[in-house]
Amino acid sequence: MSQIKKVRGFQDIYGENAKKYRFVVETARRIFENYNFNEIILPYVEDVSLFVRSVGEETDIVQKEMYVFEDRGGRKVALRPEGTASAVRAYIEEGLYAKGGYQKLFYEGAMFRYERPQAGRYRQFHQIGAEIFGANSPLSDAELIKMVKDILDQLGIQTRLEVNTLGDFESRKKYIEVLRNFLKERKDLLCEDCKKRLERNPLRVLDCKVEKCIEATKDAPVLIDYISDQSLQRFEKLKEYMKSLGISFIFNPRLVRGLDYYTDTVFEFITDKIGAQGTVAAGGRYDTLVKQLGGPDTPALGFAAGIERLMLLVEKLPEEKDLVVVVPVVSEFNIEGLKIADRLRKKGIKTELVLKEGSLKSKMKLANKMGGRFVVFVSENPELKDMETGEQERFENAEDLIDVLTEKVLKP
RNA sequence: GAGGGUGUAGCUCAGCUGGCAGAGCACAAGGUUGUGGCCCUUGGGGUCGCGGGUUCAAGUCCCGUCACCCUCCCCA
Repeated sequence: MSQIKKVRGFQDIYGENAKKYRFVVETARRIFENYNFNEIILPYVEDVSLFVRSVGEETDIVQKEMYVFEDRGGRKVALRPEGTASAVRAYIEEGLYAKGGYQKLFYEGAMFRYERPQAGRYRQFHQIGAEIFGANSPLSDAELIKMVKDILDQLGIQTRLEVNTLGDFESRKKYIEVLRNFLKERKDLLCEDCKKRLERNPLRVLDCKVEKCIEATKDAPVLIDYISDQSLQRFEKLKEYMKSLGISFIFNPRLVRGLDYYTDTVFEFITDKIGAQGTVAAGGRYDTLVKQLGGPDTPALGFAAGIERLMLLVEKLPEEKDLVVVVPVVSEFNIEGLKIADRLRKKGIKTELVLKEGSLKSKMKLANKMGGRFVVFVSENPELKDMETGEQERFENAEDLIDVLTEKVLKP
């Protein structure tokens, strides 16, 4: 019988990694709630056309990375490759726009993209993300960025922040034409990939890392010269707000994102500590998407962060509660052991009752291996041992021992 | 989709030009008949990723295939 293995690009997250995963998610949740965001739990499967229409027909995600299949009812569906499209769909479908004011939503969970696995990149990966619908002031851009920064800070992760503005939809279209014409004249100087990008997505050429492309585009027209005054003003305000919050950032006029729906503000939090997949969190504004998907004209913005990439950067996990190991000295005391463990757990103490029979020595080895801070020996006169100091104290009865132990473990 | 590297014990790896599958760590038992960590002794574990070929003989050579790692592309 051949061993069944996990499918390429999928992973088991366990042990230390599972702790990191939880640390990342719980930290983010705490901050989302601080900013008064509400959770939305979105489906993992959506109609294919949702992603075609939002992420963009010509994008790599849609062209070659989506898990697409027909369900038993003949519906063409996809495992979601990202979260924003679903959030927008729900915003429209559930009528959240009718609640008035603006909506602030966050989500967490798996995304699926059929890509070649690599460091910090999997076919099933996990994101946390948040979206703001109906807020159009640059205040919202600033708050969103600040919130992402708060999360990264709380996780102890150092990054650099790059920001750019793509302008509104119209001025961007105008610029793309100008840029395409510029690039066509220099087509021969570009790398093979960029020759293809020229037609599909000329903005990406500016993002190319190949030396000769950087050289060839040195004097390329700059997007910011083509965008509307309104967009420029928004960007100036945003920069001002970020400065007042003490957020340091780099203006990168060539920053482009791979999803079609972005307008105006885009940003990326980047690290160079984890190899090529350095973008750890990214997002931006998408003022036309809600309308484009059939909803009311609604300004919106959001971000997503890759949990696995954040995990690679998490160095220190928060301290865990002390573990108490309950050891019946001989099996005659098993029942007493069950009771004591029960009472400790009711007090909120992390307790392990040794689940193996055998010599006391083997049970102690287990207690040590599990990282027990205290051991309770269950016998006529229960004893409490501090595994760090080796000190051991004997008690008349279990009550007294539990009182003393509670004092030691639950001290603030 | 393109390029490079690696698959041998649970883990990290050694195994020269083909000649009986190894080490360290981990695990289990014992040295202490009711007390962990250190030390010592003993022990259990492997279709050498999978399939085919060459050969008297393949972990080792050849072909294919799968997976993982890294880079490009793209993205979180």
